[in-house]
Amino acid sequence: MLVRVNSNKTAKPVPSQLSELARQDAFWSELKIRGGSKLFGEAEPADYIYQIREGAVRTYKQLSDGRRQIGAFHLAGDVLAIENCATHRCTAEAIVDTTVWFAKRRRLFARLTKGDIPAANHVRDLVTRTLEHAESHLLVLGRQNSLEKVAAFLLELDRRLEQPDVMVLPMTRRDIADYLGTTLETVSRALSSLQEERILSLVGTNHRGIMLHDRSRLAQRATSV
Amino acid sequence: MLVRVNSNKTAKPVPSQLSELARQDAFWSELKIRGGSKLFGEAEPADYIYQIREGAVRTYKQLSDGRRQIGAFHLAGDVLAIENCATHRCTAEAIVDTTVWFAKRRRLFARLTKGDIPAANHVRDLVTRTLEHAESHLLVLGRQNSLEKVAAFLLELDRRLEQPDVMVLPMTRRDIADYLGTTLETVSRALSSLQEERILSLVGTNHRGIMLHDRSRLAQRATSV
DNA sequence: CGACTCCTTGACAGCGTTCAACAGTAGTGG
DNA sequence: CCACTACTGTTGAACGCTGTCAAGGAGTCG
Repeated sequence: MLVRVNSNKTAKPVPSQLSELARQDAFWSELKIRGGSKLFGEAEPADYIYQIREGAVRTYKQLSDGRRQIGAFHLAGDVLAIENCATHRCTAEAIVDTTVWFAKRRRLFARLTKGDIPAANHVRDLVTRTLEHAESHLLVLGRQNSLEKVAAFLLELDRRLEQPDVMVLPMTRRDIADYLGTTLETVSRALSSLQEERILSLVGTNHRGIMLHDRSRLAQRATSV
Repeated sequence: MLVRVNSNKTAKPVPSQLSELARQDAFWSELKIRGGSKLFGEAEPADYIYQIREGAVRTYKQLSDGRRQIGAFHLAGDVLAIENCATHRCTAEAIVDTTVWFAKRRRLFARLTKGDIPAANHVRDLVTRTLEHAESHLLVLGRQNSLEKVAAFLLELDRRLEQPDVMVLPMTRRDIADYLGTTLETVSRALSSLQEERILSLVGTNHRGIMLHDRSRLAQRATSV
């Protein structure tokens, strides 16, 4: 299922969180994985770092009885597994067919030990941003009701996808639910309710497309009942 | 309320997460704050980093209507605000009377730009550990019920406090509730229920003391209903 | 003593989960 | 082309966990 290629052809421009490193093609190799297949598993040795080129990835932790908490969705340009741990702390799965670049973690950290200050700052910056996201996520999970959760999710994705008219969700309702600490039925009801209020329209097959009509009213829903 | 002193007397040994830096007394100044008073506020400029010497601190985010999510409790030895952001992303308050050391963030980061590799690794390590904690916390908040939450909280604090017999909580039930995304009544009920099961005993004024009788049964409660 | 904070417990309601049925779409194979 | 299956999403109904409201006890402090 995994195809390894050399990335000597230049890919189409993708926003990158590792701009300076990303420019060095020799540093990265390319990998294509099918939707639903694993990129890496929790507690596995973390030998590589990854950068999404196209597609989407979910990272999650799981309890022994199957309950799943998705920590983040990763889209084109995002970097995964940058934090310096010997083993991965969560599982990463492609949500749809996805292209990633990967590089030996050792090669990156060799730079740091050689005193590459810009690279060190960059890495610290990425970890900090990941932390920032997690901390905001804590507030949503611990203190917001289901409608606020779904509204917050939509606003986050709207900001990140930057698609002016219709945003097409790569993930299922269950994924959204596991991201927000609720159930797929509750997510579906919240979306229907927002459609009822004419704040958005669900379009396309499986209602994966979402047209936002009123972002400011959606933002109100995200912080008050 | 704030007292600034030079820390030329050696403090009693405290586990430190910033060992090499902590040894340099000239680097740090000492600060004593009363329980309930703020160390720094959300969105304030982040000019200092802090290290708890004695006492306990809570860091939290708050919604406009007052709902509060505590991201972490910080105990003796813990470092706060190490992540490189221009402004603090949460509020930090002393829970009880607390002694902290603080240092100009600029002085630490000046080292990093000068290529102090061990310091850079150390900082990255601290941020990563903070991230690790937040990610585990996400799972608790999103996917565990109230009994599991309280059990997980007790196990975490038991591990960190390292008091063999009775652990004395510095925080109120409300603090615990705001840490676990629930209410103080629910926390109280969970603790009573665990006492009923003879897994622990509540002791002392305000039942702030907790004697764990059966850590393994408590651990069972933390992951299954 | 009185005011205050913190904790516990009970009663009740409500939000969200659970269970179930159904619709729409895609893929497969006869 | 159609039957069949699998997957996804929506909606309804009932239950239950947890939040809300309230009362009371215990300790602290001025």
